[in-house]
Amino acid sequence: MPHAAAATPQLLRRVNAQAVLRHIRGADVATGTELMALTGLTRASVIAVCEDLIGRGWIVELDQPRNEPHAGRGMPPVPRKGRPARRFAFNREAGFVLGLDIGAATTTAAVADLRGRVIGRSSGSFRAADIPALERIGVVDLACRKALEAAGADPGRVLAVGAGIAAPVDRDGNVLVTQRFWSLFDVGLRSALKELHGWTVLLENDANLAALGERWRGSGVGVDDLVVLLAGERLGAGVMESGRLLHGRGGAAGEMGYLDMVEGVGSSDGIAALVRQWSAADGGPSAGGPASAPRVFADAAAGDATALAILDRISERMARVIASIASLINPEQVVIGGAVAESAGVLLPGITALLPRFTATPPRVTVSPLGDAIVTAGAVRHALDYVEANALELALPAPA
Amino acid sequence: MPHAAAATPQLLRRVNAQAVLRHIRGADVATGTELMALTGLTRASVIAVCEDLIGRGWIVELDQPRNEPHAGRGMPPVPRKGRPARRFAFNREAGFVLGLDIGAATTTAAVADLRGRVIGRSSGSFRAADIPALERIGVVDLACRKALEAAGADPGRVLAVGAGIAAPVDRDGNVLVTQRFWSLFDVGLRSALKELHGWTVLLENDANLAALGERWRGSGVGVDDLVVLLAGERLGAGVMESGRLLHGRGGAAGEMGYLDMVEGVGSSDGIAALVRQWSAADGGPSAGGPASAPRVFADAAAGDATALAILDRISERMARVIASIASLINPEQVVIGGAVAESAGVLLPGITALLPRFTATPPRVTVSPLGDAIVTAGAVRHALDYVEANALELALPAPA
DNA sequence: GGCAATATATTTAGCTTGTATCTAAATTAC
DNA sequence: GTAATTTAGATACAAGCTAAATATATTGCC
Repeated sequence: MPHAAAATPQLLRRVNAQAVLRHIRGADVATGTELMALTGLTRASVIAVCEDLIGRGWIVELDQPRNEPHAGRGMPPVPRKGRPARRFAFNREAGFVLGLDIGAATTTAAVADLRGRVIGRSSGSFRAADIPALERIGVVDLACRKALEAAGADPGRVLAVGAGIAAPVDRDGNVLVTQRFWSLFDVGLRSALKELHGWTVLLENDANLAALGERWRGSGVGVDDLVVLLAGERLGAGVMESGRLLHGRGGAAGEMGYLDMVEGVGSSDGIAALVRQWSAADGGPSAGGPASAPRVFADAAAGDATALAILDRISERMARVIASIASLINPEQVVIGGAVAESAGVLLPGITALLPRFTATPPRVTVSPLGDAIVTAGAVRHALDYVEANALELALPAPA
Repeated sequence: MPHAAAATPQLLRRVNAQAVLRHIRGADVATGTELMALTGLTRASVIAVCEDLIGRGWIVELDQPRNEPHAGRGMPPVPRKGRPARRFAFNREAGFVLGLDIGAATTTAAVADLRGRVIGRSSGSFRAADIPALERIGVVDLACRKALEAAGADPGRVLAVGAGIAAPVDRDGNVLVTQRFWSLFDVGLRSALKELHGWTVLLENDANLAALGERWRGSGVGVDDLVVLLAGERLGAGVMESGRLLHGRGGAAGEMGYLDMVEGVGSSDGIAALVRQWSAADGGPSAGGPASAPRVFADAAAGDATALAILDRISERMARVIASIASLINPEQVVIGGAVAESAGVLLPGITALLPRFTATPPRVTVSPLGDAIVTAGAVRHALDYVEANALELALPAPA
């Protein structure tokens, strides 16, 4: 046990600067008086903190607005008396973050400014599922560079990279060593992006990022006890309790592959996979051809009895899974996300009706509005969380 | 949003005092030089902090030890050179805490000093299960007073009371309103003990407290991702992830009553209840009479086939429950505690062998060594956590 | 017993960050 | 143009920390 970081006077400035920065980031533009009220600091301190933050590049001082009393489309239509206030604004282009969704078949990169607005996006496909890690990394890197180019963002100004993969990732961002493939990829990706661009890569499980995304901009905004089921081909859960992601010992929290062995169903199948399996077992869809998930959903909408029966089975299965989660975690809300989320809306009434049979504490169940972007949204949020938590430690690159 | 508590210079002292107090509490006695190394502060600051803590009653300065170079049975057999150091010690009798286990039939109160040593204990029984809340509170209060008397502790010096009940309790210590009985009891208990003695009561779910206790002084010491199954008459889980207790939205996390509906078994039965049910169904134990859990365990140890079969069924059931937990939470360790914990040791090999069939991430499974005291131990720990977190806000009563 | 070596204690000066208070500046309203 | 209002800036000072110099108490050795 070496030093436990003594609290020196500088700590005060850090704490207060964080508070001021947080408020300015939320409000976009703030005056000294506002910040005094919000932080409880004196004007002198607020100003000192702001000058500090300006020096670090995190905020900028706006020049006085023209002599237009109620002009501007923004906030202040009120004709203000008194000496005009200095106005400080968050420098949303102090840098950028990247959010990556690295799947088995494809990868997507999203570039966002520091307020989380996505300003560039690009995808790439892997030649095959078993390509070497190095080739996979190449595809990821290309997607990143194309997304940055589309956004007109300098790669040197990327402050953090959030990346989601479909494997257990522990609290420190390390992949479970038993997952040989991803484990190698992990190390390679981080060192490659560090070496090529100097980026810090924050790895997370994709379902966990989906939970972050859903709580940020999905149907779970403001919900502290939230579970997101990423239920496309696979089935994984991202669990937030009291606003924190759960990882468990090896990052495998929410890896429900085996949860349904009681039913004897194949381990980690999501909705799309189940629909395929079960419709094949039932003799395929009405008009032959491959029984894709969208097809079965369409047939059910048209009243096809076989398709409806399959959806009923799916609903019950989902209800059982959600009930297990409800019994152990007691979330306020469960969100179904992933590739089939839009179609899954029709399952909601059935699931909701079944839940009370399986659990004493049924959560609200909704469907994600984020579609394909659910993981990248969460990855962006994850990167932003890192940047916000470490703002005062990060050295911003000089502005363009 | 009023003030967000500006960081003033006083904050530094609070942070540093907390750090110093934590170290002294852990080490029992510490010198200025030790504290400098541990906290990273200067000697001047360390001394100032210590004087401060002495003034508040949290630590005391020991007078210089006699001139006995290697004397004492304690630490310093090393003949020390130089000017002797001032020695500061944690004042373990600055106050006391109470830990309560409030069950359906009985209640137990434990008194502990501020290092957690239990120095008094007393139990009481309820006349019936459905007695009015007020009478129940009276029994609890009596147990508290008797335990304090046994400890020779002044009720006025109780700094916090941890209390465990067999009902969902949310993060703020409130009982789920749907639990009418406990919900009334909750309010009554807190206001009664506040009014009678001025005590602050911290309510928690009993399984959650069991988890705290097990991580403190049981078989899960140092394990951050720990689940404790309180499996006597009922079955409840206390879940810790990353060293924090999980509550969920309404405090019902770990209330697994319905988790086993897949097997059609009665909802929230623990091991003892199951043994009774199943042995009754199988025609009772070899020698007639009530098929109590200890009896079945004894019969199994003697080789009785029926009893062994029952224990096998119990093992599989526990394995399934633990596997569900492992899939969702991925704990490092699961501890089985409660009334039957000692006997449950014989189940461990069976459970451990089955686990890999039901989950990809099987945890270590152990049996609690804490016996009946598991909940009171956790309740004491809960109260101590509160006292330690709020030490600098609590005004200590003047010493006796 | 006296003295060097050693470890700790205490004092003093100075830095950072904060508060409190007073005065100056810039704008609106009349 | 002047008063009222609101914010800015400057000055004095308090809390808490560091750093460096000085003082004190003990051991070990001659």
